[in-house]
Amino acid sequence: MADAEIDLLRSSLDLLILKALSWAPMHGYAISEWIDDATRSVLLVEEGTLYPALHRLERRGWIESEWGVSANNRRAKFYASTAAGRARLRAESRIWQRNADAIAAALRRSSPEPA
Amino acid sequence: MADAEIDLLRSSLDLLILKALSWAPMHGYAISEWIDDATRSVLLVEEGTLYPALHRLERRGWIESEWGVSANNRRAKFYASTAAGRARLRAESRIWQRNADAIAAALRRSSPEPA
DNA sequence: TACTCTCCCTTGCGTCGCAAGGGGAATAGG
DNA sequence: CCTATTCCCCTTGCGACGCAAGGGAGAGTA
Repeated sequence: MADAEIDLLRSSLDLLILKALSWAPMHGYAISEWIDDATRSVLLVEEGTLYPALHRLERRGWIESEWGVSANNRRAKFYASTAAGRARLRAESRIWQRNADAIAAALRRSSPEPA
Repeated sequence: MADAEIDLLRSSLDLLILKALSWAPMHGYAISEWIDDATRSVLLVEEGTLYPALHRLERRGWIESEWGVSANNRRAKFYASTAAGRARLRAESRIWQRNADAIAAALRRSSPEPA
């Protein structure tokens, strides 16, 4: 019913991943936990969504990966943001905010005529 | 490159249509113009996107249609919001706003740890 | 040993925006 | 009168991507 979550995720998943990686490299599982609490569980990223997304971002050169060992002593693939990824985060998150604001304003309109 | 528009449209098109119809019935062409200026041209709704969306909303019972004549004396199909559509607009736009706020907050975080 | 938790991955499916087509009727400009 | 433009409706084929539902393997715990 409330598909708004799904589609908002679609608009922001790449940005959220890049944001998670903006401080230090992280592995996929940790990224999904970060998104969960950074959005206060508004967005729940399924594994079948997350891993393809990571591969996509890597294919596009926004992030790069390296195998390592997690804090829990598990084999994990660590992803790090590239310079292109950082630039993308800066540019696209501004655009995202501007557009979200425009939509929010439209949804708040109290008259059909332009303000 | 900036696919953010596309995906934000995906999350909000139904709501924007319902919002456009919240004052009076409108035909499709006018709805797309309303969205264009209510969002200050942030979202441009292609006809190949709009008309299927209208049919979808009608199938789901959020809106209903009737043929008529436009202000420009053209044959046009006028869509009106149903009671279910109005309820949906109220509920889903609140959810949309809450979720967009959560994402925006995540994108603004200055530390990986929860505030 | 058995179980849970952490961590990675894939396939099949459905939805939906876009690009690119189509048509027809009313008005404006020559 | 004829043509171009505007308004208004529609469809098909495609690609992108989230989800559900599967699978696997190694580490800690009881």
